[in-house]
Amino acid sequence: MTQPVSAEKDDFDLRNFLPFLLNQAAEESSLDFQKVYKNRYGMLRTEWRVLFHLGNYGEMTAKQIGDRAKMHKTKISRAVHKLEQRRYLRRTRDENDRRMERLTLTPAGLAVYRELRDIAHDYDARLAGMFTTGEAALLRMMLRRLAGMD
Amino acid sequence: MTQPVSAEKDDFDLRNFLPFLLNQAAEESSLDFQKVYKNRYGMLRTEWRVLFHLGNYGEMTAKQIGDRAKMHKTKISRAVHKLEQRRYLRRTRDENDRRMERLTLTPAGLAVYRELRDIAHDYDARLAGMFTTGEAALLRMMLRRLAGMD
DNA sequence: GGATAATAGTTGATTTTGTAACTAACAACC
DNA sequence: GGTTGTTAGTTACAAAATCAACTATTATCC
Repeated sequence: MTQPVSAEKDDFDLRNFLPFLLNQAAEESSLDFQKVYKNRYGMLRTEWRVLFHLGNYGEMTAKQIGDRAKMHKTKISRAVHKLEQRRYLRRTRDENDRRMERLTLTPAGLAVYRELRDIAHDYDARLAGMFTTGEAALLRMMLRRLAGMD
Repeated sequence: MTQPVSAEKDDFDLRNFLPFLLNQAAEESSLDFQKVYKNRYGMLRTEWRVLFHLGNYGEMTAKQIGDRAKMHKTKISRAVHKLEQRRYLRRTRDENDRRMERLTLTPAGLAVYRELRDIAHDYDARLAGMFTTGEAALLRMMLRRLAGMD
């Protein structure tokens, strides 16, 4: 690396650009799992995420889900609507603050969540299996930092 | 970890699920850069990617770009159209195989590419700076593997 | 306590993406 | 050399994401 700065940038390779790499990895690594909730339950990614948040963390409001998953509120609003139609969740207005509503999974929603969670668990193990235990742990740490989830 | 298998899955945490983590990291880590090509040049992600491929690898066909970036051909077709309108690229039909066309950047396109490349370079360095050199190299390696770019 | 601002969530219009069907050119096979 | 299949790229239509405006409720502040 004894080249001038301006020439170094010439060496820049798209395939090493982190945002690009992250995107490719994210897409490739979620493809097979996506098929499960899409084909088996006719769910969208947004719906799966809302379901998963409620299953994973229990009762939440739409706002809380949005903050955690960095999803826009319109996406969540529509996902909640669909999940409600399918009787996967129930909404009850908060009586202390009637602007928001508490979302909880129905038994049916919980059953679907559990099944998907188990599949996700195995799927995640398969992905992590591409690396050593230490590498995988480091990877998660780095991704959390990049995602601003510290 | 002396619990039965079925209980282990109960511990599963969404925030460690690799497809989710990858997605969050990908989105967060490309936000600021996205603003540049979006606000400064009015470009979409697909357009930026096509521009970048041509700048980075020289003359290519739409098919080749699609294979490298795993982008669907319709996205590329539209991106090429937009970039052509803006006089950032030229297409010339291949006389040996008149189905395909060779895409090359115009001087204007090349200038935009160079500017964005330099910004991308610095941006990437900033991201990589969150880790040690070794960690960053390992991260890229792991992402390439996850993306199936081996 | 009444006006103003902020927040949770929804809805409608626009933009972007995804899917399928299409054209044009080439390849293979008989 | 004509029929059948394949490939590069486009176009039309459907699905989804984004953005702005909206309602209803609560918080602020004079």
